[in-house]
Order: sequence, then structure tokens, then C-alpha cells
Amino acid sequence: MNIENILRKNIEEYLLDQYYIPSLNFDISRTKKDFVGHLTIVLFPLIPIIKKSPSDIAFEIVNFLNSKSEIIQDFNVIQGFLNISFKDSFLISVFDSEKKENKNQKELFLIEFSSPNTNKPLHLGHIRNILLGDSVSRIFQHNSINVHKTQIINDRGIHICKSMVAWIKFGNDSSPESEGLKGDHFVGKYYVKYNEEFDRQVKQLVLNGFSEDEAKKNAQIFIEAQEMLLKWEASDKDVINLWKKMNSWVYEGFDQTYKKLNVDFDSMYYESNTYLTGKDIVLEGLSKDVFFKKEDGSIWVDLTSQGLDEKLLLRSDGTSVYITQDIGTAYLRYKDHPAMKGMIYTTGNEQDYHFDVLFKVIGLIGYPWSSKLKHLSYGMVDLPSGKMKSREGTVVDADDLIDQMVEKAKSISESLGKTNNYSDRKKNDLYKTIALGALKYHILKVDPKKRILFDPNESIDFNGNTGPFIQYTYARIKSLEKKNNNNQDFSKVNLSEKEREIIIILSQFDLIARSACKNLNPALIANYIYELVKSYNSFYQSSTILGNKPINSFRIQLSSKVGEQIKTSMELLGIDMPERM
RNA sequence: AGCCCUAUAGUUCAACGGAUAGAACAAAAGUUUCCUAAACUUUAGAUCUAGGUUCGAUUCCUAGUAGGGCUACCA
Repeated sequence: MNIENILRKNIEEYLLDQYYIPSLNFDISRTKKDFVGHLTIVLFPLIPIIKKSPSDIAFEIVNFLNSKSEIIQDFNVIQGFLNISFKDSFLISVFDSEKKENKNQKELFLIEFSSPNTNKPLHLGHIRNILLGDSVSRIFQHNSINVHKTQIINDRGIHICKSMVAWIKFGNDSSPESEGLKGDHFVGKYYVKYNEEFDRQVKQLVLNGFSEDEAKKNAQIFIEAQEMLLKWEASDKDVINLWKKMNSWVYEGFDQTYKKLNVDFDSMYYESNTYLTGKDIVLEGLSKDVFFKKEDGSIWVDLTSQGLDEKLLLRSDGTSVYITQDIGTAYLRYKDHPAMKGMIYTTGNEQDYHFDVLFKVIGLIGYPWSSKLKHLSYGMVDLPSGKMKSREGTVVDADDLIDQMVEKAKSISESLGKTNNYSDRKKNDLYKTIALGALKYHILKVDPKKRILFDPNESIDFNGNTGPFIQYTYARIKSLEKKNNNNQDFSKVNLSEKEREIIIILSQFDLIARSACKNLNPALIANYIYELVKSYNSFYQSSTILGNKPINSFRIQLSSKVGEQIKTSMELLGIDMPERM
């Protein structure tokens, strides 16, 4: 139970007891720096209802609290703000009480993230997606919610055919092994080769008098890719085999990257398995007049009454589009997990409209679970040079970025000379931990809906509000614990103001975790950790400067608690904590 | 054209409608008898514009400005 909740509960009781007010929203927040107190109750909302002056209300509240138990040391009222200072004995009792897990029956949420195309490697945009999805999953689990992590793999369509055509043309019989490339990079290379050849052919056709648009439709290699897609849909054996081979290379590459990022999945859904289901559902909806058919045979949904447009669901030639398979995937997932309380889609905000449409269409079909679908959308990751475009080669490759981060962690650590006595293996593990800590924290600390400006050269700092700084603080605490194992009674400790501050921050963790869960926002956790670390460092510094020796056991205990909390919190972001660094 | 998102120190980020808008980086100045100086302490510096809602607005509403996205028989 945290302090804020205890206070809130008591005040609610007071309102009910004294004024028969059953529910009223009022604010409790940390007392601002320049005022005396620990927590502040904002009285303004109470004034018009109780019809007394703020100071009268404040006295009543304090008297009520004191009549129940002696927890208040002091208080003051400034304007409509009631600032309360708690007794040390109360703070210590809160600090000392073990957290009780609420193990109610657990709900199940499906969380979809990553969901790449299978024609090229993962890039920085995927990293934000993966980290968000993974972190939200961890936060859900922390809040006693079961999580099923899943993906939709876009393994079907013209894009993968492009890589296949290029591979036949330029690299037949080559393999990731023969070229010494990671599988996804290998396939991506042929996707790039396709585009180079395509551009060359288009240029040639334009020189021969074609318009730009015509040239794009008539480029030989594009026609070959289209033919291959048709063969794929007709289950041509050779094409299917090649398709399987290429995809397996890609999956192998993806797995390595997931492993590096320390994320995993409970299931995969493949578009090639779900698009037909989607098609069936659309046809069924057509027969029930939920959708309508245009003269050319294409099938549409009319969402104009809900403020959206008409949307295509099936092409005139009967083939499916993006949203068709999404309908099928959602349906299959619901069939697999009928008890799910919610399904969360993690995608970039350029798909906001798409998901708006998808959820409404599923609702129109009449599936009651449409209300359980949620979209976790996040802003783009931009580079200083502008938007990432794979066609223009301005993407930041995920693997390259991670390697670069490890290199940087290495050079910084070595220049500080703190790891000299480590084995090579330990050093490398540490560099990876630091590098990933930096990357993950840097991305997750930003509100998901905002865009991130990512400078690959200098944006990752190892000072200030960063992952490594938090890791470092943790390592220091661990070292402190190691040197001081004395376990004494600390019931008669006089707390310093900084210690009180830390205890109150510590006690707020569950509130923050719940809020982060509700808002699908790991940034709340990150900000909490940093605040805790900052307070702790300041406390640590003042303690050492005052030369409080011998180190009293309460300080060790407090440090230890802070360390524990930092670790728990950072784990919600998927960040490992090194014991030494 | 319509719809959606964003706008805060030089820069990157904070702030359930609450007090004097917080941090970090960069800039300037300081602190090592100390459990890891990858630290700590100072100083300077910001709410896009105009209205409205109310005790009170960075936050909510309206209009505008700027940036981005979406409005594909692409995924």
C-alpha cells in the first residue's frame, strides 16, 4: 500500500463520514520543492461542496486523520493547498512493509508487435515498435495481466516476389552462407538489386518514349515479379519452394536480431495463412449486405456514416488487400484465444486511419469482440537528414545500430579504465548490456505518440537521463551492499529530508506502473526511474560529503531498496542491470 | 481539399486542469579527507499566435500559423 493511497482512502472516508459525499475527485501530489511537506492535497474541488474555507477543511481533515492513527507530523495550508508532513515512524513502516502481490484471476491480452515484411532487414522504426510492444507486455505482466505476444508476418505479396525475381536473376545458387550475410540482409540485398534494376529499366523505357507511369508498369522485371505472384497464388511448386527458402533465411535473420534485443514471441500469424479467412469473412459480410459490390466486382464497405470513407475490401479480380488479411488474422486470433480481454496492435501512427477502419469493419460484421481491439500507435523515428526511406537508402539498420552502440559502450568504458580486470567475455557482456540499456532507454523514455528525432552519431549519451547512467547508479548500490552486510534494527532512525523524499518516491511505483499499463506508456516508468535515481544520487552525495561514518544500516537498507526498485522498474523496459560496471 | 497527430530553454525530453513550468545535454562557475567523479552543487535560458471555458490553462474548446502523417484495386 502506498502512502498516497492510504491518504486518499482516509480522505474519502472523511468525506463520507462527515458530509455523506460518496465520490469526489481530488488531487494528491508530491509537495513542490519550495513548500514544506511531503504530499499535497488540492482542496479547491472540496470547497464549493463542503462550503467551508480551505483552512477549516484542512483542519478537519488533519483531525480526522489523527483520530484514526498518528501519522501526521505537521501540516500547513497555503491558498487551497494542504501540505502534509508525515511522521518518520509512519514512513518507515510503509517503507518496511512488504509489497503484497494482488493475485486475482488473470486476464489475457494479446499484444501484437514487430510484424515486419519478409523482404528486408529490420530497421530503426522496427526497433521502436519492438521495444514498445515488449515493454508494454512486461508492464502488463507486472500488473497481473497475462500476455500473449504475437506478430503478423507479411510473408506474402509482391514485395517478396521482387526479392525472389532478383535472386533468380542475379544470385542464383547463392545463399546467406555462401555470401557470409545474415539471412535477412541477404534477402534485403536482392530487394535492393531488384529496385536498382527496376530503376534502370524504367529510365531506359522513358528514353524510348514511354511516360513515367507507363514505364513503371512495363518494366520487364516488374512484370516478372507480377507473374511470380500469380504463380504463387496458383501454388506453383517451384515458386512456393523458393518462397519458403527465402522466407526461412529471413526468419533466421530476424531471430538473431530479436535475440540481441532480448525479446521473444509466443506465436506467429502468417499472412499467407490468414488472408483466405479474411476473404471468406468479407464474402459472408457481402451476403449479409454489410458490404456492397461495385459494378466492376470489387467489394467495399461504406463508413461514411461514421465519419470515414468508403473502403475497398476485395479487389475486382477477387484478390485480397491489406485490410482483408487483417480481418482474417483478428478473427483467427479470437478463435485461438476466445477468453482474451483485449488485443493491442503496435504500429506506426501512419496506420491510425487503417486501424480505425479495421475496428469499425469488424464491429459492422457483428463480432462483439471488436470493442476489445486497441491500437498502440507511435510516432515516426526521424533522422536529422529527414525521414527514413528504404528506397533511398536512408534507413538505419537495426543490426548495424546495435553493433555501433556496443562499439561506443566499449570505447567509453575502456577510456574510463574501469573494466581492466575483467575477462574478455565479461567485458563483452557488459558492453552489450550497456549498449542495449542506452538504446532501449533512449527510445522508451519518449512518449509513444511523439516523434523521435534520432541522431545515430551522437544521440545516445551515457550521461544524464540515460540508461547507462541508471545502470551505473545501480552498480554502485550493489557495490555498497557488498561491502556492508550488517543488518541492524532501524526502527529508531531519524530520517533526513532526502530520505523521506526517496521513501515517498519508492512508494509511488505501483501507481506509476498501473498508469503506464492503462495508458500503454512505458515513458511513465522511465521518468519514474530517473526521478528516483536523481534523488538517490543527491542523497548519496550529501551522505558521503557529511562523512556519516560508520555507514548506518538504514542507509544501506534504503540504498538496497532503491536498487531493488531500479532493477524492477528497468526490467519493465526490458533493460538488464549489471551488478558491476 | 478533407481528416488525424505534434508544437515547451540553443538541443533532446518532462509536467492526472493546480502553487514560482521540471530535468538532461551544450554554456559559465564550483565541490574530491568520500560506500564507483560515468557523481554532486550553483548560474543563465522556454509554453507558436489570438480568443474562450473557470477560483486557476502548457494541458480542455474555437480559429489561425508551422511541421508530419493519412485520405491507393501498395503493404
